[in-house]
Order: sequence, then C-alpha cells, then structure tokens
Amino acid sequence: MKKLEATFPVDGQLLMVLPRAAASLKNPDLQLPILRSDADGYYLEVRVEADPRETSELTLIRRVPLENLSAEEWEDLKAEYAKLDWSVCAHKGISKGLEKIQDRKTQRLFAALLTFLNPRQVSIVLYLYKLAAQQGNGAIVTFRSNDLLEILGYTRTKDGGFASKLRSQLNCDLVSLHRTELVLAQSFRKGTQTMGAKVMIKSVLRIKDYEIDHVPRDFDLSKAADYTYELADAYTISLEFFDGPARTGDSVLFANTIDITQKLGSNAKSDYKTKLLIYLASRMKWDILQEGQYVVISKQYLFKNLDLLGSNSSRNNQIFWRTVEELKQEGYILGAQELPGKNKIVSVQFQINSAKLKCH
DNA sequence: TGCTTTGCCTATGCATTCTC
DNA sequence: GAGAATGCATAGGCAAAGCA
Repeated sequence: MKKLEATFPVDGQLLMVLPRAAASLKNPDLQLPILRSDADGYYLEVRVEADPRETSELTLIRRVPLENLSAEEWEDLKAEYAKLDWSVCAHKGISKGLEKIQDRKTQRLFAALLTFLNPRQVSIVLYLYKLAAQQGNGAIVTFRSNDLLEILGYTRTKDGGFASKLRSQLNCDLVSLHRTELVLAQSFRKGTQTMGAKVMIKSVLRIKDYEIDHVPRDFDLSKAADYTYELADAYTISLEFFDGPARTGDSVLFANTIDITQKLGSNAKSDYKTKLLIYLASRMKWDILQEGQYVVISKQYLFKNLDLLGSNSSRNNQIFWRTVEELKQEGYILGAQELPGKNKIVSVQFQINSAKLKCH
C-alpha cells in the first residue's frame, strides 16, 4: 500500500515539450542559432529538428524576438554573429565561445538562448508551479526574489541579502523564461490523440508585474536583464502553460517535497537529477505506463536528453546510473533495470513511484 | 584482439569572497 | 552595485590497464 503524498500539478503539455525545448548545443538535433527577419520583426532563434523514429522527439523552435531594433543595430548584430565560432561554444563552453563579443546585451542574448531551460531554470519553473498550487490564483503566481534564492539553496551575504551575481542571474533567468518563445511547428500526437494547435507560440511564463522595496528605484526589467546586475524584489508572473479553468487534468503531479537546491560548487548543466526527473515525467505523458507503473526508454534517447554525449561511454554510463541512484534515494523511482532489445538497442525500464510522480 | 573501465590531467563553470 | 580573484566540483579527453 502506497501512502499518498502532498503533490502539485505541472502542466502536461509543458512537460511534453520541456526536454526538447531545453536541448543544448551538443544535442545532435539542434541546428545552429540563426538571425532571422520576417514581416513580424527580427528574431534570434534555434531550431530543434524532429527525430522521425521517436514521436516524443518533436520539431520545435525557440526564439527571442528582438524588439525596437533599428536597421543599423540589426546590421551590427549580424556582424557580431558572423564573428562567432560555434564549435568553440560547443567544445570549450559557451562563455568561452562568446567572450569575443564586446556588447554585453548581445553576449547575454546569445548565452540566454543557448542555455535556455537549463536545470536551474527548470527548477525555478517547477517551484513556481508548486507556488501556483499553494496560492490558488490559477496561473498567476507572486513571489519574493529572496525567498526563491533561499529555496534554491544559495548562501546569504553578511547583510542578509544575496550576492549581486546571483541576483543578476535570477533576473536574467526570469526574463529569459519570459521572452523566449517556443514555436511548435506542427501538432504533436500522443497515441491516437492529436495534442496542441497547428502552430503554437508561447513563452514558459510572462512577467506581469514586479516590485521594488523601500526607495523607489528606476528599474527597467529589460535593461536589468541586458546590462546590469539588478533584480526586482518581488515578481508576479503568469504560467503560460497551464491546465486552465476547464481542468482537463492534463498534468503530472510532483511531490511537494521536491528538492530544487543547487549543488554547491557545481554548475547547473551537470544537474542530471533534475534532467532525468523531467525526462521521466515527460515520457510518462508521451507513453502509456505499463502495468500502471513502468516506463521503458531506450538508452540512446535517455543519454541524448540527459546531455550525456561525451565520447567516453563508460563514463556516461557511470553518470547515468549514479543519477538513477539519486532519484531512487529521493523516492521518485522504485527501481530501474536494463532490458536488452533487438539489434543491440538497450532500454531501461523504470518503476515509477506514483506516490511522488503521477500522471493526472 | 577488440571492447570496456580506470587513472591522470586539464579545463570549465559556477559560487563565494574581496576590492573599489 | 560592479567586477576581479579565488576556490571547488565536475566533465571529459587521452591512454594505459583490465577483461572476455
């Protein structure tokens, strides 16, 4: 008998697209970022190509609309873009690849697009869904910045605040989640059911309002994200993927005990635990659970979606099983084992603990 | 003999502290 | 607040060692 835990719902459609939307530069399905102009304006975008052998590997574009750009600025941006060597970004790191760009706004713009929905941002999104359930205002969520930084496990400075770098990072994350649009180029299918409209353009969240404590400061959200180290003290956002008033129940329930603390001294992209948790939740929406608790995923797709794309397969395996163990420790999965398949294609069968992770 | 694992080593990318 | 310096955990390439 499984005991019921307190849970909160995360939108099912969002979870279905999340691993795809988060594809990194190393992901073989990711095309190089391009600058594109059309009748509606200018965009910086990357395209993630579908993998025809697996329905969950859908086509998707993530893009940042470039607002209020003069023709001259557009030309400057194109010139900066031409100087970029993407292989440096892929092999030596994004910050290394972008260090030649002088303009901070351009640098942050490219970095935001390339690191979009990294595990830290995903953790923030999960936390906001948890708050949405607590606050009961539908998709609208209000929170204080310092509370969020605390929940993320960062240490406070002597005066009780947080370092400017961290504050800046949080504002950049929030603005990135706000202005990066996801374009689903086609409807996607779950079983025989067609999900979503023909073309859907949505951000993960939209910032509706923000507050500055005490002294009225001149705070500009975009300027802060593009140039400075500022962060507003409180935000009101709306979750754009939200199982609306009709409550169709298209969601996955996550345990309230979810841990989103960031590991000290480690970097966000090596947070495999969050990546695996989200990928499992995503595949629970795409596939039908066998016997109500098993999900079977080929190792190839697991490794791709965990960004385990290094050339040392033994090392990749090591990291993968270590991560499985972490999720087991936290109780999201009860077990996992390899299943040999046809033509050397190995799959892993996960036994999901429905007390902590459950399709609704 | 060919594949996998392990050790060594360097680089990356964060958080934190320090300085202005 | 801004930015440089520092420290830490980890990734990941390379090659030797282990294994069937």
